[in-house]
Amino acid sequence: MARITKDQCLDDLKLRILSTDLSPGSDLDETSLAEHYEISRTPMREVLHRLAGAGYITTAENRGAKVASMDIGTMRTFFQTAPMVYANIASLAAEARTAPQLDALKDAQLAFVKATGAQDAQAAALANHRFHAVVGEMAHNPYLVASLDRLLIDHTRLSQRFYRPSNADEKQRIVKASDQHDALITAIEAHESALAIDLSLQHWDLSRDRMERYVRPDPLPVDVVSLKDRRNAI
Amino acid sequence: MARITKDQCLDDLKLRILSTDLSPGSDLDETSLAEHYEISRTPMREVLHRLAGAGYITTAENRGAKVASMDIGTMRTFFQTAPMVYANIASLAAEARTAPQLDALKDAQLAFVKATGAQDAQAAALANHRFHAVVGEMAHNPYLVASLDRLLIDHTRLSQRFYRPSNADEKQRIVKASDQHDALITAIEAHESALAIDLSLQHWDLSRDRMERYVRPDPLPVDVVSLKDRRNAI
DNA sequence: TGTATACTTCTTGTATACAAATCTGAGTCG
DNA sequence: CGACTCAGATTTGTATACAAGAAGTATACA
Repeated sequence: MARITKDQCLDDLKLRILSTDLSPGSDLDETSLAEHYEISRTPMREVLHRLAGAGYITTAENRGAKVASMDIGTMRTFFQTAPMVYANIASLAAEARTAPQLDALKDAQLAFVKATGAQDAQAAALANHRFHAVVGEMAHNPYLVASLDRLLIDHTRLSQRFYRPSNADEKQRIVKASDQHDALITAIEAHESALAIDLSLQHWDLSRDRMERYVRPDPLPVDVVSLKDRRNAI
Repeated sequence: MARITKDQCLDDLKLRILSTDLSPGSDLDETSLAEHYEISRTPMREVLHRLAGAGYITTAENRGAKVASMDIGTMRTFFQTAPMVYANIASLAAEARTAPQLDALKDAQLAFVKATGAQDAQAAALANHRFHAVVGEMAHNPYLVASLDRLLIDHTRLSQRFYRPSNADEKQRIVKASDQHDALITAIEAHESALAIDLSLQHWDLSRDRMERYVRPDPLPVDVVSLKDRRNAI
């Protein structure tokens, strides 16, 4: 890794965590990370503390850092909390958005469309993350945004595989999600906060269905023959 | 300041910020802080980054740390956001609280009663902070708690002067707040989440009235004589 | 063979020296 | 008189050496 700044290191680690390149619960060794980014341990530790503050990782005294885990208990609260926060954020965004923020939102949506078109699942998930983070900025509510940011971390990690459709139905869902983004942009631009709430709840329903399928996927086919084959192969 | 650990330093700074001993917006010099706590700058900087992550302070590259400000814009969103978050947290707390957490809650309320009885406004505000932080822990919802914690920082700073009643009416309000705490404890203990929502909204209404009075205090009496006296005094 | 314990190794935490950036104020020029 | 510049002082950021703690390993003993 070429020599980079502390901020770039921070952003890179965020992306690696969001894309589950660094998987939930995995250990982070500050020495090797510092070597990788070619900075010394002092600023590396600062980056890790920032990540911990933002909920990307957890740290334990004398025990180093771990990527924030995604246990089943937190997932439950995730599904419980997300719609309320998303809807409120969307409503506030419609009220308080500025013109430059609207540009940034359209830009994120452009990246999202491009990534889904190219079947680049990881880029799509990250563009989706950026889209919703910009909506969060628009809300101008530092209190709620703290919740939103934490929700988005897990949302993005959960949705890593969504944007690689394996059939026509899944493809259709991605198109629908993109349409919902466009509709949300229009609502926010027009300051229509009630509509923004409705749209973000619809958008959430779509996401939830896909995420639940990921958390609880279709069971593997019970196929005695292939099981036997596998046993033979050992 | 006697030699202390990093965690104690962190807690002490939190308390000093919550009690507005360190006033919003004031500069924090890491060198003098490190000397004060008798630790070197490296762990001191770590503490500052933790505080920044939790929303107590803000940091700017090469520009040092400041105690988080309380500008009028954020206050608006504070009043907008707090009831929703408090109500949801209370509801979740009633569902998910554990027995030890209930003990901690009763303990915090005991401290609150004691502090208000002793007319110790600062201790009362901090005990109130601890009370609501424990309710937050009970909710077992890391996403929403991120919002709650940030709200409580500003709530506590705003309410610093509440618990020093200047007349019978204000005294009555403090008794009412304490009664509401007791009722909330009972509701949470009985797993009555709907009741917990109602109670926390009532509790919020009481707080809000007092805080708005603080933000927008009664206008000074227009008293020409005393104005003249003041002019003479210059 | 299983457990305990001391020793080694590896990782994290702290102090300090040095580098880089920002701030301050005196002096200069238009 | 005001704006600009540049040196000095102050403050923040980084690297590195050393200390302290945790984890792993080998050996002794039951």
